[in-house]
Amino acid sequence: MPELPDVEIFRRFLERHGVGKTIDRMEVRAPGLLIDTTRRKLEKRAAGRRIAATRRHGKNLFAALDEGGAILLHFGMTGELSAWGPLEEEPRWTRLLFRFTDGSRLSFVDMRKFGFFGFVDSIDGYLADRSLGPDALAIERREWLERSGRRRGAIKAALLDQSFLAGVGNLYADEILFQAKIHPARSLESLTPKVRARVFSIMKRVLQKGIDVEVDFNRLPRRWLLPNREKGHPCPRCGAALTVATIAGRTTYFCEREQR
DNA sequence: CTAGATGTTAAGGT
DNA sequence: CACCTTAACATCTA
Repeated sequence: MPELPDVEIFRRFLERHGVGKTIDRMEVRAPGLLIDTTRRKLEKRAAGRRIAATRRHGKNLFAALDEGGAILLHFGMTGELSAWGPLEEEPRWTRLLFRFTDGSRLSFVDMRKFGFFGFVDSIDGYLADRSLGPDALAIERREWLERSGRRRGAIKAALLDQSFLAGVGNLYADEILFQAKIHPARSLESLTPKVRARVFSIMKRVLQKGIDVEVDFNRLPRRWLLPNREKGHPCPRCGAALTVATIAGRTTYFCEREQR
């Protein structure tokens, strides 16, 4: 699930189920998922602290603590958040557990264990250390034009490169390029600034819509690619069979007739 | 039983 | 350096 829109939904969930609450203690269930942090450090720095705010950058979610520092959550391929109470059963695949002083709990659930988490002293420091690019929803047109004008290679590879732009994943990259009518392997340097500006607007609209429908693809317009992203499906615009290929190392759906 | 899955990253190559 | 491809990670489902 987790691309930018999913993580934004998780952020809102954390806002509702975590912000304002005090962490009684933290339980690291899968130490292998810790990043730049020992289990001791995370459990110690979080205990007794209140979650003061949330922040998302690309696919990274942060729970900022009242006395400084933040808990970082990255959802990998199958991560999600789940809130539950003392009378309920703990969600399967809980890898990190927040126990709040009011008895409520929040699970970081990740079946495949491709996600990771940790304690960071500074959110901006973390983003810089990982050399993450600007957030895809926050980036301004001018900066997009600058960056995309400097970058070479396949446009899909660029959209997926988190150091170029943070937040777009495989599914949304396909949707953006489908709507922009650009072949995913098309090189960025072959696109005029005008075309790149169109990609910018489409990208914003697609990501925002994903958030608006809470990532339920059935609520997206039927003419979009995402609800039709299945083998053998016809292109929702022209009816030609969709092509499935590996581009930029990832399974890619596109319409050869419409995307050039 | 096998292949493939929304992400990231190391390794090796051009 | 900037870019490319491939494989690996862990686990489940079609």
